[in-house]
Amino acid sequence: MPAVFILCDANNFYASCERVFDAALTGRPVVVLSNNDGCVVARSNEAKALGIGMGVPLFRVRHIVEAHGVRVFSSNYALYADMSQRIMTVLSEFTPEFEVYSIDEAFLRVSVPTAGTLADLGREIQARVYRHTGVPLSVGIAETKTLAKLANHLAKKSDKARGVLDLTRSPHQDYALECTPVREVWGVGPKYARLLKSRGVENARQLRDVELGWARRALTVVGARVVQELRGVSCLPIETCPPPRKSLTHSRSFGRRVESLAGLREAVASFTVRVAEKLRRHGLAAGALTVFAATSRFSKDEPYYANSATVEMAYPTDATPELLERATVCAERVYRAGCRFKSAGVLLTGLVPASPTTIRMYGDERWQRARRLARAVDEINERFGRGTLRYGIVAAPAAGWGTKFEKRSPRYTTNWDEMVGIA
DNA sequence: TCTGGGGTCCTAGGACCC
DNA sequence: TCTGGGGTCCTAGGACCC
Repeated sequence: MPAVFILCDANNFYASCERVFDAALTGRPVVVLSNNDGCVVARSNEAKALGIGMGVPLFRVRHIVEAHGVRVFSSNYALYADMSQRIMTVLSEFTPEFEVYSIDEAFLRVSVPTAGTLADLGREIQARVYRHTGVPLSVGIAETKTLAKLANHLAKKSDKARGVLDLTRSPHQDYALECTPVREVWGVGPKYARLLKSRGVENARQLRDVELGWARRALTVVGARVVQELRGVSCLPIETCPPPRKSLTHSRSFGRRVESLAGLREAVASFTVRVAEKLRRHGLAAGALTVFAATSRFSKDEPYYANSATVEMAYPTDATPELLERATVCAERVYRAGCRFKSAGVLLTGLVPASPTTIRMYGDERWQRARRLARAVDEINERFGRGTLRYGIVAAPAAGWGTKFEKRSPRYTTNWDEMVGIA
């Protein structure tokens, strides 16, 4: 028998991370909020049981939170990213065919063990990750990535499975697929689900059995691939090394509305600095920069306004000063007087590897200076903390539009001053 | 009052070329 | 009256993912 796919997925990842460092949260409902403390993006099982939905704005469920003493946290990405790395390190010990799929998920590809069962292996993975990190994991095992996803999904829902489900050669595969609404299949979103439902395709078993050509026409090659994968024909390989980035973004909604051009310029400048740091960390240079900004989509008393502006670089660059110059121009083009901006962002595209040996035909010396400056600022900020050195155009942290994180837990694992056991 | 952020891929249609 | 055909590249918009 050939190799199989294993999908490992942390349960309620952000909420579980909060729990690892605060035993008092065990057994209690916990939710974690999106940036700006806007929406619920992670829920413990107890919070789910109270009917708190994924992605709902906090103000809509405030009554539940208050009535049941739900513990609410702002998101703490420094903590989650670090916990994620620890989990991935443990998982990577099981096989070289290993793909980090998201912050809380990884695919493994293994050949069937000669001793023991695949389910045993799943339990071993689960136990080792828990021992090393304290984060509970669900494990789905099957012949394709899509089926492994589905198995994982069922493993989470079923008490009997205790978080591990092996769907390979399972006599219950048809039944498992029948229990899965088509909307829950990986690759089927709300639009496709509606379309499928209108044709009488309501569960994964029915989707598996549709005519392939029809799937191709109705759902594009993506849909046809999903059907094949449900049939056990693997179309999606393990990607052991991440493909190069095609774009990088930094965007935020504001804690308070921005109405002035100066305010927008400052916010855009600070986003540019952040996205440029990311760019250099990836060893890339950008060929174009886009600034976008918008008012609130939900406001009833003002018209919705959203706009974007793009500039192309004469030469790809990774130097913050150059990017700031373009971003400022774009911010001015996007700005509209009288609008109360709620969010903005900076997008870098046309990414190419940044070669340290590239020389420009014109203005090379000035450019090399700008690059050296950017790298020096990176190093200082990395050593002494973000914001130690700031570009003049970037506002001080307390500028008002800054994102809200009013309920953030300590950065237990990445900041000496906030480490566990230090008050 | 209060509604996240960061990505990828696919398709259709237009521009352009020979 | 009759208005080629094939190829490439780019972009915007849509759909999906976590």
